[in-house]
Amino acid sequence: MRTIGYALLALLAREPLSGYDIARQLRERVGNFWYASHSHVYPELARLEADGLVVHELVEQSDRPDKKVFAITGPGRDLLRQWATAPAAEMPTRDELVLKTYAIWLVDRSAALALYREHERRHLAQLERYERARGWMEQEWRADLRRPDSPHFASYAALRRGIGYEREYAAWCGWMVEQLAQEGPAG
Amino acid sequence: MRTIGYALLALLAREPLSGYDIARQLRERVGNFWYASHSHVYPELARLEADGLVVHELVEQSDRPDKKVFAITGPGRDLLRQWATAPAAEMPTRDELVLKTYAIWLVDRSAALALYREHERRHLAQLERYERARGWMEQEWRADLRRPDSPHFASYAALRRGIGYEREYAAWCGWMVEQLAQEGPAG
DNA sequence: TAAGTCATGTAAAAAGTTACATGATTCT
DNA sequence: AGAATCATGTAACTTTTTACATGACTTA
Repeated sequence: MRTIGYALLALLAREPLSGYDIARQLRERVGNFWYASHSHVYPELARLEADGLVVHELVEQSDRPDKKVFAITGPGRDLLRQWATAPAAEMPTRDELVLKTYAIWLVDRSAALALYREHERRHLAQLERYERARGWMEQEWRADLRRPDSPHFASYAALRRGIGYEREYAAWCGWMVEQLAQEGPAG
Repeated sequence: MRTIGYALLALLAREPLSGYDIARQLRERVGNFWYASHSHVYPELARLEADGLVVHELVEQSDRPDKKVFAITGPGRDLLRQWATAPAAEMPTRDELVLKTYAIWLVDRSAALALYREHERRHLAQLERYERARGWMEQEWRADLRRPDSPHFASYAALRRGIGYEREYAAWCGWMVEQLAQEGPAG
């Protein structure tokens, strides 16, 4: 099984969904750190069903196209549990901005400054979105956030990773700006 | 041009290298945030040479196989400068551990605890390696680290991103451990 | 003598992204 | 009237990773 399969199972463990709904959630990043396009979803759902990890039910609709609603099975849930507790393989990150940084000594300061200011802005904007979501969760899900057996806790935990990631990234960009803005020997 | 091409240019802008040397550096992560295997390097070098961005010189060796030493050209350097200051495309991160986190409410606490303790350990270990490198750089390259036109500054800056990344990741794992270790309602 | 490094490539397989394909309904 | 959403798929293309291929020399 590839990771995409577990991503679908993780979604379906919360509630039954159509392929379209799954694709939409995956497009908008599940837990802020996973995504896939719909062309990946439909074939994978078929595979999962062939393996008995999910089942579908045809739901007829009058105002919209009919849809297949998928639900996770007992074996699917078991497999998901097993996968979720196995340490993840190290996945070496690729970050283009850091690669650019490796060559930043070649360019003039003003151009470099603009680059890091732009990226700092991006990460601060994303951080703000996350912080808003966090505020909402802390109000709405108050009690659940102390319960590791609640899906709300899981969503909150993933969000906290996103917040930490963006905050640290923005801080690093800020440090770069500081370094580049300083009066220094040539450059 | 794909990013791999710029990665090669970024390396060659510092010093001439053979394909083998480039592959070795790329295997061990350039600036900690980029990598590639040697099967990617040789064809890309050929493409870069065809575009006039690099040139090679055959260096005959008696004790070892002969090698082609590549050097960046003027146009190569210009293109690299241009790329280095253009904002990077947003590259959505994929992180398997965060995806697992999204499903963590399904598993029992002890298994979850073990998972985050293991990942915390990994990131702390990487952080320690980075911190050692940092200490070394701050001693050896002292003066250069204030000069944005120095390649040493660029390496140091990339390393600082690595340090921030690992520190934040480890802290998040630590937070997860705290949450899961707490006496709470069921689980 | 077996494993590891230096050295350069090609080819096959897997994974991921983008485009193609269709069609009804609802919102602007 | 045109764009967007709901809905499900397939096909082509690009990218990335593994494996194949060869061969000399050095270290354990």
